[in-house]
Amino acid sequence: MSDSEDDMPLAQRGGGAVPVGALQNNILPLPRALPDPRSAPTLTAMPLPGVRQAAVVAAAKMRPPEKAAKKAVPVAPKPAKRKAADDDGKAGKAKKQRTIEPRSAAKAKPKKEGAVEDKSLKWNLLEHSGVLFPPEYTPHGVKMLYDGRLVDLTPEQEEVATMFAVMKATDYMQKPKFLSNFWAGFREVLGPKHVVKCLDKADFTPIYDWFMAEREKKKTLPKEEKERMKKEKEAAEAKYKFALVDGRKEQVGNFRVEPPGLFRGRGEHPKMGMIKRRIFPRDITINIGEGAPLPEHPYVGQDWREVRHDKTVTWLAFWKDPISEKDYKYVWLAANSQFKSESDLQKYEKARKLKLHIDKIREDYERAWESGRVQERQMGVALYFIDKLALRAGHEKDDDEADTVGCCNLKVENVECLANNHIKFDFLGKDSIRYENEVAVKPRVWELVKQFCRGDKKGDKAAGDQLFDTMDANDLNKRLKELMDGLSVKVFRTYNASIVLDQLLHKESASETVDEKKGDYDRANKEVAILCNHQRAVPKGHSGQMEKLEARLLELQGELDTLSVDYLAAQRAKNSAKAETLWRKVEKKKEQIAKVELNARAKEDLKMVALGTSKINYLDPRITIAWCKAREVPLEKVFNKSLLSKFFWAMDAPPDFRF
DNA sequence: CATTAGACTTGCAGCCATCGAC
DNA sequence: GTCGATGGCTGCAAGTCTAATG
Repeated sequence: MSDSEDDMPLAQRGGGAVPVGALQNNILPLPRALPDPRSAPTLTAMPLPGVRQAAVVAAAKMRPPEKAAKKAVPVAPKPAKRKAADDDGKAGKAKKQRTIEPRSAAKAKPKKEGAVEDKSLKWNLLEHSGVLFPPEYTPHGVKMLYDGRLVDLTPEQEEVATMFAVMKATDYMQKPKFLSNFWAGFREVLGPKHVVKCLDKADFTPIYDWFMAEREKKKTLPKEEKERMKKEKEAAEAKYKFALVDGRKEQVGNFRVEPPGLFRGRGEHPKMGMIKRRIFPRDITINIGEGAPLPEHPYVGQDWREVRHDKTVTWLAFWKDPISEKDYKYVWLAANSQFKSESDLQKYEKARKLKLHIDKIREDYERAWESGRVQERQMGVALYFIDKLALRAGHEKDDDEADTVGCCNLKVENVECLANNHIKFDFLGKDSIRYENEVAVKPRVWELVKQFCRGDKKGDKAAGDQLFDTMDANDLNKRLKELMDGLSVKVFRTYNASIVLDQLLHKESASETVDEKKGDYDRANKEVAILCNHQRAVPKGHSGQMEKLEARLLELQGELDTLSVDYLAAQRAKNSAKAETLWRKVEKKKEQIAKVELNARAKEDLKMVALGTSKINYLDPRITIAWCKAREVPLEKVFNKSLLSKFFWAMDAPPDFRF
C-alpha cells in the first residue's frame, strides 16, 4: 500500500493504518507465563540480587493486571486510610495523599485483592546517594575579542562566553531569537558598564579554537592516561549508580545534575539561547526513606532545599527547571527498575484492554458525527483522527513554548480538504517534527472538517483559529473515561502501534533465514514508526554514502561482467574445471551484489525513519518475544542489551502470545 | 469547574564505543 | 590493524495526564 512512495512523504500511512477490526479469537490470551501472582513473594522478602534480578521473581511481583483491572472496580468501598503512618513532618505540600485517599482508592485503583499494602504507596524503604554535581567552572583565560580588541572577563563572564563560543558551529548561530536571548543574558552577566556592548562586534573565535584544541588534545592522550581518567570517573560515580528500594538494588537512571549551558530548544522555541544557570543543593529536593542516611554534596555550608519521605512517588530528587519555572527535572530509577517495568506492563495491559472496547468506541464516535451538538461532532472527529492516525492529544500550550500542535489543538490551516474525501494534514508536532499526510477519510468526516474549518455561524474562522474550537484534550480525556476505565488519548497510540505490529508479524512469510526474518521484523517495525511519525534527521553524509554504494555496485557489476566473460570463455574452451570454478565465483559475486543492493535500498528507505522510539515506547515487547520464539529468531537480533534489560518482565511470554 | 502543580512518558540528537570492511 | 559507518547510550527537551487548588 504505502511502500512505493517513500522519500518525501512522511506519515504517509495511507488510509488503512488501522485495519484492526478482527482478531476477536485470541481475546486476551493473557501472559500465561507470568507466575501466579497469588504466590508472589511478600514485598520485602526478596534477596538482594546484584544488578540483575531474576526475571521470574520480578515478574511474579507484578500481577497480571487482567484480573485486577477487570472486575475489581466495584470493590474497595473501604477507604484506604489505615496506614496514616508517614505523614506529618515536612513542608507544606507533599501531603496530598491522605485527604484524597478515599476517593482515589474507591474509584481508580482498587488493586490488591487482600489489600496487603496501600496501592498508592510505591515503596517502603528507599536508600540512595542523591545526585552528582557537575564540576565547578575552571577558567581557561582565553580572551574573546570585541571590535578587534582583547576583552577581560571575570570567570563568571568567561563561563557564559564559553557556553556561547562552543556553539559556534551549530545553526543556532543563524537564529536571531537565539542570539537575542543569549545577548540579553550575557549583557546581564557583563553588567552595565562593560566594554562589550553588542553581539555584532563580539568575536568568540579564540575561545572556540581553544575549545576545539582541548578536545583534540584529549583525543590524543596516551591510552593509559585515558584509562586512568575513565577509572577515576567511574569511581566517583559508583555510589550514585544504584539505589536500594525495599531491599532491591536498582539502577538509577539519571543521577547527574544538568550542567549550566545555553538552552537548546527545538524548533522555533522562544527561549532558545537563554542561560541555563547552575543548579546547587539548595535547589534540589531529595526524596528518601526516613531512616536512610542523608545524601552528601560537595557544597559546604549549603543544605538541600528540602528532604522528603514521600512513599507515593518514585523520584529520588527533583529541582525546578531554571528555564521554565513551571517545569521540573526529576531523578528517577532506570528503565530496568521495578518501578518502570511495572508501569510499562500496566501501560500495555491497558492498551490490550482497549482492544475489548474498541468496536464499541468506534461506533460511538461515528454516531457522534451525526449529533446535533457541535462539540459532540468535534469530539467524534478528533477521536477518529486519533484512532486512525495515531495522533497525539495536543494540549494547550503557552506563548513561551514552541508553537506545535497535536490533534485537539490543530489549527484550521493545518488541515486541507482535498477532492475525493481526502484530507491533507500539515503541522508541526512534538519536537517540531513535521507531520505531513494525505489521507482518505469517511465522507461525513470530510464534510465535518470542512464545516469546522469554516466556523459554524458568525465570524468565519481565520488562520490561527482552532479547528476544534468547542473542546480540548482534557474534555476528550474526560469523555474517554466514560467509555473505558482509565482510558486516555495516548492509549490509542500504544494500542494501534502494538496491534499493527502483532498483525504484521502474523502475516504469512516465506522467510527462512534469520536475516530474512529479521527483515520481516524491521519492515513491520518501520510500518509502526511511519504510523507514529517517528522521524529522524537524514544522517549527515547520507548522500555521500549512497554515492559510495553506487560506485561500489558499479565496480561489482564490472567484476561480474569480467567473470562472466571468463566463464563463457572457459566453457567454450571446454575447460570444465575452470568453468566450474568461475561459475561459482559468478554466483558468489551475484550474491554480493544483491546484498549491497539490499543494503543500499534499506538505507535509503530508512534515512528519515527512526525505528527505535516505537520499539522502546510503543510496541508491547511480548509481541516481539513471542515472535522470536515462534520463528526461532534469537531475541538479541531485535533487542539490544538495554532493551533486553528493560523488558526483562516480558521474557516469559509464550510463543502464541497475541496482543 | 478551570487552572496549575506535579509526576511520569516519549522523543530526537549527538557523542562515543564498537564492529566490520578493507 | 586502521578507519569509518553503525548503533547504543546519554542528555535533556517536550509531551501527556491526573490530582490538587482556588
